[in-house]
Amino acid sequence: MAEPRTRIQQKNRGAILDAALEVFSQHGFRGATLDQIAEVAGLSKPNLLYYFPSKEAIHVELLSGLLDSWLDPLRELDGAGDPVDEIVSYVLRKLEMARTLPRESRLFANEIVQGAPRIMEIIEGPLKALVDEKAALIAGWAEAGRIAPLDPHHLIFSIWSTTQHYADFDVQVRGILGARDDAHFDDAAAFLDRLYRRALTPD
Amino acid sequence: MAEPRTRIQQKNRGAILDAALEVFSQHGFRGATLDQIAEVAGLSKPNLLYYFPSKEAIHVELLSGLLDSWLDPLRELDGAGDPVDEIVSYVLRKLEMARTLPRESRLFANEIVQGAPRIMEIIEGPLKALVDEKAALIAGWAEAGRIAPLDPHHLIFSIWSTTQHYADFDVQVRGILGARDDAHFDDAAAFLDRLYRRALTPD
DNA sequence: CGTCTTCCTGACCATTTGGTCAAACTCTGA
DNA sequence: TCAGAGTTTGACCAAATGGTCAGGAAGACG
Repeated sequence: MAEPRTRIQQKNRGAILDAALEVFSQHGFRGATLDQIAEVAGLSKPNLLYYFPSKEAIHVELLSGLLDSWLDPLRELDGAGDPVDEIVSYVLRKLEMARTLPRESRLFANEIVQGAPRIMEIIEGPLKALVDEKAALIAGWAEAGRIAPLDPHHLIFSIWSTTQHYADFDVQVRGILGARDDAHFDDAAAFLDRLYRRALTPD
Repeated sequence: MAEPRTRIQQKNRGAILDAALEVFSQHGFRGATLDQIAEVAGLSKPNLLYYFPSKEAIHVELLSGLLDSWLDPLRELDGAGDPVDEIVSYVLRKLEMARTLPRESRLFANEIVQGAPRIMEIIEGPLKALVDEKAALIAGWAEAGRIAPLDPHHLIFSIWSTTQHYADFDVQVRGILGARDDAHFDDAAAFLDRLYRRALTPD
């Protein structure tokens, strides 16, 4: 049942995954119920379980299916162009994802805060490999004096945290800023642009 | 039952709150069960409910009881001393909390990621007030040219996110770094010190 | 030592929840 | 149109879970 064969399957599997993203990202794995997902998807609970063998299967498919697109911005970081611009534009791409795909961000946040029981292998495998590769690239820039010398792994962590913060801690950010729309994302972009540009530009 | 009256009450209420912190911070409110908390606390489930009227009451008491100490580092940020040093030392205090009190950090992270249903009033009230006050202090420094001009609210958000990341996303950080002990916290401290010092020091 | 309060527990309950299943319905292609 | 595959559902189940309660055990205290 990996790839849908009929139109109905395609439509319903899509609806289920979208509903599950909505519910899992808001309540976490244990906090979400099949009834909630079914209602959001507009299907009956037994019908959910016709398309997916279990609650966990839905969750796993969501996580693994989204991880790739989640890491795309980091993959785009490459050697062309000015290093500072490269990194800053990575920051802004990541912030843009937090704005447009907050549910995905919260899905991963929930999973990782709770110990990442289902994606530990991915973290220690492909994710670590990708990060190590990009960290080496950044380290090269630092050695060449093209950016200020900063620990590349922790630099990447700081980029992840500062950008995803606007998705994962959305209610706190809004509560403190008194924000009603998404305008504060532009302020965040301007802030992060300055912060990283100042920190990274070599003396 | 707000303040314990006997030794037994004090001991058992303490054990319950500690166990609840352990379990809630790891599984979130809905993911935690009274049986788990009872087992960790070394008490029977009915005995839990002798000391607290409900699961939710334990959670609320934990959250409100810990919020104060959680915000202490920010309160310490004041006008004395060099502004850059003040802010950097706030960053390091916050990172130290992430190292020594990761459960508290994850408790709040879980709560906020899931929409902060139980502490929204606190966020929009006392927390917002405190942040606004400190933001004004920072804005004053910027206007006086004593630090680089950076949006103070977003600066505070970035400090929260970069430091709490090491508690909330601990398993990810460890997985990527291959860390077995807490040594990477020292690297993180060195990194954040440089990052904020470079970004904040006026030209 | 006796009694009064505090503390603790086994048994129990109602609800929720993930999941099953047989039967029915609907769509598609010959 | 008709058979067979694909789709949907109501009824049901077992386990888990938050919570209750009557009564017993253990301290505190005169």
